[in-house]
This record gives sequence, structure tokens and C-alpha cells, in this order.
Amino acid sequence: MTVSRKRKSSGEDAVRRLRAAGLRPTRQRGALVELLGSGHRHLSAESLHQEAQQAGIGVSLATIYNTLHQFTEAGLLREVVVGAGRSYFDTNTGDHQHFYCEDDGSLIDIEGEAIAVAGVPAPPKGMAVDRVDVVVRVKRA
Amino acid sequence: MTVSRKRKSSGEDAVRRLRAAGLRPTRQRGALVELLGSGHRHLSAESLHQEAQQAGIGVSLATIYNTLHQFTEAGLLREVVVGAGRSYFDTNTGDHQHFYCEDDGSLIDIEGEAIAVAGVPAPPKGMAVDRVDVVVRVKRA
DNA sequence: CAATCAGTTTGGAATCATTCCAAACTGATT
DNA sequence: AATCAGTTTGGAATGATTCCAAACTGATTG
Ligand SMILES: [Mn+2]
Ligand SMILES: [Mn+2]
Ligand SMILES: [Zn+2]
Ligand SMILES: [Zn+2]
Repeated sequence: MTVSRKRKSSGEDAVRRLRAAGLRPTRQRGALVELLGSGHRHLSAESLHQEAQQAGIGVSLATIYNTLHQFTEAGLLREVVVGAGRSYFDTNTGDHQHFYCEDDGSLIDIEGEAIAVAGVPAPPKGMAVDRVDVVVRVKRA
Repeated sequence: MTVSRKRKSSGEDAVRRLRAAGLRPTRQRGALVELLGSGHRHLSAESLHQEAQQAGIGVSLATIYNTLHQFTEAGLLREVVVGAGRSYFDTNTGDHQHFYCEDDGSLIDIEGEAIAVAGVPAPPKGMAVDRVDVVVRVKRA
């Protein structure tokens, strides 16, 4: 019964999350929110698109891109750029950094409490620091 | 006189640098080495191509890409990836990091002695840290 | 100097992720 | 049910980069 109760509410939950983010709860957005669902994940537009297809959700790739960006602006996701033409969307929006393996393109979280960047100079006049990104590039030993 | 002496040797100097890097000193590579020349610079393939054209050097864009990558492998340049589809080649190969302004796409050096990253965990089994890149993203205040 | 050949250059086609666009659709409101 | 701003979508367009096969050229050899 716990299960069925949760099942029933998951759709409503997605709707709540979308409304809270100021986004109209459409079929596509609801389905994507649920796919992002639980746990921390690093996903590309393409991988999310494939997941959606497999889940039997009809969503165009264009909408995937639109939605990922809207979610990012709304603070539900964080975009992580690791290489030219290679960016991931991270469901972990908290303070953390990444290991990036160029060999297989994988990303691994580094907890924010563990890592620290010290000595960042004041930004140039008229500029403000938006974010400090650390990418630890690793290779097969 | 100092000037003329330097002028004369600059071509030979480029040849020396190329040979030292294990690259055959061709007309194109020699010209590009001289364009990179003195001082620290952040350049894109496209910007270097335009510079070459202006300097009256006939070099195809494909060769620019080939050469930039060869120079990078040879340690004469360092590639800095700041965003999807946006990478720069840096003539400063020493230890340093960057401010990146998304508004105008500019890069500014942060001296390596100034900035420090602490607490990087051991990389996953079988992986070795290749490099730690820090990008301080700034925006117009 | 001429022949030779691996290394290099090149224009143009091909990739690939992402963005753009105009037309069709749909959630919310009246 | 009518309305309309917000959304979605297939397909074209972009833009940086890579690929390719043919032409070229620096270095070596006889
Ligand atoms: Mn995580
Ligand atoms: Mn510099
Ligand atoms: Zn992450
Ligand atoms: Zn630099």
C-alpha cells in the first residue's frame, strides 16, 4: 500500500515541483522530472532522450534541450562542462566538483566539503564571480 | 642593430624550436611559431587563422588545427576548455588557472602561485590525475 | 643535381552537439 | 466551448572540429 500510495502521488509530486519552479506542468516535463527522479545523476541530452524513448515517453530531442536548460535556470539541475562539445546536466545541485575521465567520458563527484579552492584573486573590475569549477582530469594509469 | 640581428635569427629560431619539438620545420609551422611568438596569449583556432591571413601567410584552417594540436602535444601550448564547443590554446604552459567571462568569452590568467586546490581525493582505482583545471566563471556585475 | 618518399598541407565533405524556426498543439482561464 | 500564451516538434541551420584523399615538399640518397 505504501508503494501504491507513492505511485499515485509521484505524478502530483512532479506537478508540484514544476509549479514551484514556475514551469507549466506539461506531459513531457512531468515525465522528465520523474526520470531525473531520485539520486544524483550526470546525464547528457542524448542519454536522457534515449531513456525517455525506452520509457515509452514521446519527447523530441529539441524539447529535451529546452527542458534541461529550463530546469537548470530554475535551479533543479546544474550544467557541467567538461570538454569541447561535451556537457552534462547534474541532478546534484549542491556544492561539489568532479573527476573527469577523458578515456570513457565519465564524471565522478567530489564532495564539496572535501575539496577547497583558495587564493582566487578578486575578479576584474565590473565582474563578479559566478561560480568556481574544478575539473580533475584523470586517465587510465 | 639589435633589432636587425634579432630579425635575421627569428626564422632560424623557429626552425630550432620546431626541430627540438620533433616537428619538421615547414613554411606554415615556422610562420605560426612566430605568430605565437612572445608573451602569453589565449587564442582560438579561428583567431589564429585570421591573424595568419592578415600577416599574408597562406595556411588552411585544417592546418591550423593540426598544428595547434601538435604544438600542444609537444608542450609548446596548453589547451584550455571553457565551454561546450569553445576551447582556447594558451601560450602560457606554466602552472596557472583562469577567469572566464561568459559574456564576452574572454580568458584571464590567474597565477599558479596565487591559487591552490586542496583536498582532491585519490582518483578512482586504476586512474591517475592528469591535471586539475580551475575555471572561475565571472559575469558582468 | 635528380630521384624518392614519408611527412605535411589542403579544400571540401562529413560529423556532431546544439540551436533555430515556423507550424501544430495544449494547459489554463474565461 | 472558445481563447491564447506557452509548449512542443521535425527538420533545417549552425559552428566548431575532424576526416579524407589528392597534391605538395622537406630531407635523404645516389
Ligand atoms: Mn552525486
Ligand atoms: Mn599570461
Ligand atoms: Zn556532479
Ligand atoms: Zn592562460
